[in-house]
Amino acid sequence: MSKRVTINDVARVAGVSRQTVSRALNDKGEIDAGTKQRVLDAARELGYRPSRFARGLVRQDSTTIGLVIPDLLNPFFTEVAAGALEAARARGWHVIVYDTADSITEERGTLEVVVAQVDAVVGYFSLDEAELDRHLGGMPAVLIGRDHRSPRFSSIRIDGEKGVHEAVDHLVAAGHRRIGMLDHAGRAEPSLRRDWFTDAMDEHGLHAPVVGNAVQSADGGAEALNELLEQHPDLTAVFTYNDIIAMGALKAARRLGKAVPGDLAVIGFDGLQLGTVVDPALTSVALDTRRIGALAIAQAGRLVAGEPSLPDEELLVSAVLLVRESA
Amino acid sequence: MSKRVTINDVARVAGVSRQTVSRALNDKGEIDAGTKQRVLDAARELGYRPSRFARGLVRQDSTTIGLVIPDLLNPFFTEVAAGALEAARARGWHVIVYDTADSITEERGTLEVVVAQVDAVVGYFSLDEAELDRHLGGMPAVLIGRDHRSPRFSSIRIDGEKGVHEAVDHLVAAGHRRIGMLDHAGRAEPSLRRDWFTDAMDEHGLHAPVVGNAVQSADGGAEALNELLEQHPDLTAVFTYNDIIAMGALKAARRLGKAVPGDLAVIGFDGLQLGTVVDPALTSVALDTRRIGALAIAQAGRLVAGEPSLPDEELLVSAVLLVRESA
DNA sequence: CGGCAATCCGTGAACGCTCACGGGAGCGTT
DNA sequence: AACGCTCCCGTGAGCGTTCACGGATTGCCG
Repeated sequence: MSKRVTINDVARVAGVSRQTVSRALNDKGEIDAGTKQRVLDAARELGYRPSRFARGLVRQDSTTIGLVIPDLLNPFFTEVAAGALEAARARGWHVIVYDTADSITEERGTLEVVVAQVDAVVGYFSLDEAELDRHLGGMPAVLIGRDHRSPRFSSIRIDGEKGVHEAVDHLVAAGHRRIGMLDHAGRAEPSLRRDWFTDAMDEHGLHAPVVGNAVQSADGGAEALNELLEQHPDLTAVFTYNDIIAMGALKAARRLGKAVPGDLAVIGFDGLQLGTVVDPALTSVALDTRRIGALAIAQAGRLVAGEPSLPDEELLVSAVLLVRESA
Repeated sequence: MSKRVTINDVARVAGVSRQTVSRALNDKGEIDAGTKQRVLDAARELGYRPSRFARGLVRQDSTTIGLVIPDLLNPFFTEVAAGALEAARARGWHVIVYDTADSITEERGTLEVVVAQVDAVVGYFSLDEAELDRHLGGMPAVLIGRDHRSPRFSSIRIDGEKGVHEAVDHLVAAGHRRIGMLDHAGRAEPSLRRDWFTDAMDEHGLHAPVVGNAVQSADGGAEALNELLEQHPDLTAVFTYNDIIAMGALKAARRLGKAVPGDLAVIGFDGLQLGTVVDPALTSVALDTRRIGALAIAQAGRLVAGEPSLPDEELLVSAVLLVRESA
């Protein structure tokens, strides 16, 4: 097991002092072109690479942020991550990505290690505040999509209410009356999106709409639509918890011989870019995912720098209806 | 600008030495429960968080790997990234993700900063070897999907030849004779995948097949298929550079009133999970993306540890035909 | 030839933490 | 009472760099 080659080794081989080596490597002035070359050669020869720890210790710059998401393969999180990466790159920051695999256990494990590796943490968490607080141990954190407001953490809030209302308005304006919803399955309580939906329906005098549950996948969406349609064959439109489920529903509708949007209108949620590859392109209540990621990074940066938090109203991103083809 | 609070500050407030603070924070033994609590309180009070640099400097563990990919939003790279993240997590390593936005300039910029932040680099690069070598400055690197072999870098190779042959065999066995291809546009030279395709066609006595070019997007695929079909209306099957283009082609085919696979069979490349959300589900020459990511991480780990490289044959991942519905 | 920049290089110190060691207090044993 | 053991705790050293100095050498000018 070879020991690490340090700046002193290079200095010895090149016949100079460590400081001169440092000067050569960092393109500082005050060094003779000849010796500089000699140092560079020695460094290359020895395979010397500066220790990022030692370097980071003395110059206190270089911020790196931890991004924790439940599942990178979920296109929604991918888009958020891309937004975060872009914002970080623009600032010269680094992003360590953690995929918690939708597991609370992995989330705990991640929290455990992340505190020792980054300057701030950003992302989606499902642990309750108390445990988060305990794990974080004072590290700045930005929680995305948590609906409550907490003094301990910064959070960027998602408001889909307006967008969902727009969606229902859109459907009703097109003559739809029997509109169902495919909520997510798996979690205990019904989603906020469902509340928004029923509220919007209420406003049009459409009470107690039918709701099915879909597991979070295209197949889940297809299956759930089949069930829903079996029990309520007269449905002419359906709103879904998210785009993935909607895409499954699209597929199921086609299999049933129902034209979209002619026989059945479909509106998803998220507004994924992916919605354009299916046919018909998915109409959706769209979130600006890129902005979500960027906001999270920006806010995290302010926290680590001790700057004032972004104003509350800027920490809110609202969904809007994105009309494509499926409704 | 408040100065950083160090272990000594905590020690002073708690009325102990830094070593005792260290003991309390790291759950080492040899410390009285009372003083431990006192130290912990002081630390919390002051908002103390250990410097990762100082800590990293003394205990030489903690490896972090840089993953550079051209575009996180491209589902193929997303899958590879997910595979890499998973493999890294299993080893307790950290992954800093860089998205070079398909830009050679950004790639240079990334290379510039990445060397100071990670222990090894993994990913997709488009710079030539000489420049890579110069930027990397001796840092271990694993290049994915580079077809050449280089002594300076480790690389994991992708072999799609067998899979493409399988695809063409499959089409021919189904009676297809007039098979076209949608290659990628944008890059100067035709792709390897195209070479494999023409080779496979040759084997069946089908010479000089027709080839169109598609820009890397679903719309690009749709557009390209329209053009191709306009010039060669008698095509009964088409093989595409990748799944994204294939999905666009699927959409275009439907718009033209062509049933898939009845009137036109479509085979993509990559075998994305996404291929199952479209209708019909996409038949594709599939790569094990998860394995690609995992291999890259594994190999990178060996390089940093000075362990022997993985055997050459394990560094190769081969594509196989994944038959779903579109062909 | 003296003096004074300019140029180049080296020496302590510091960054914040952990490791290895040593030592004092308290208790029990012979 | 002396010894030894256990339990706590503190001190020096060192991790690998860069920063702020200060010193040596050279060249140029008056």
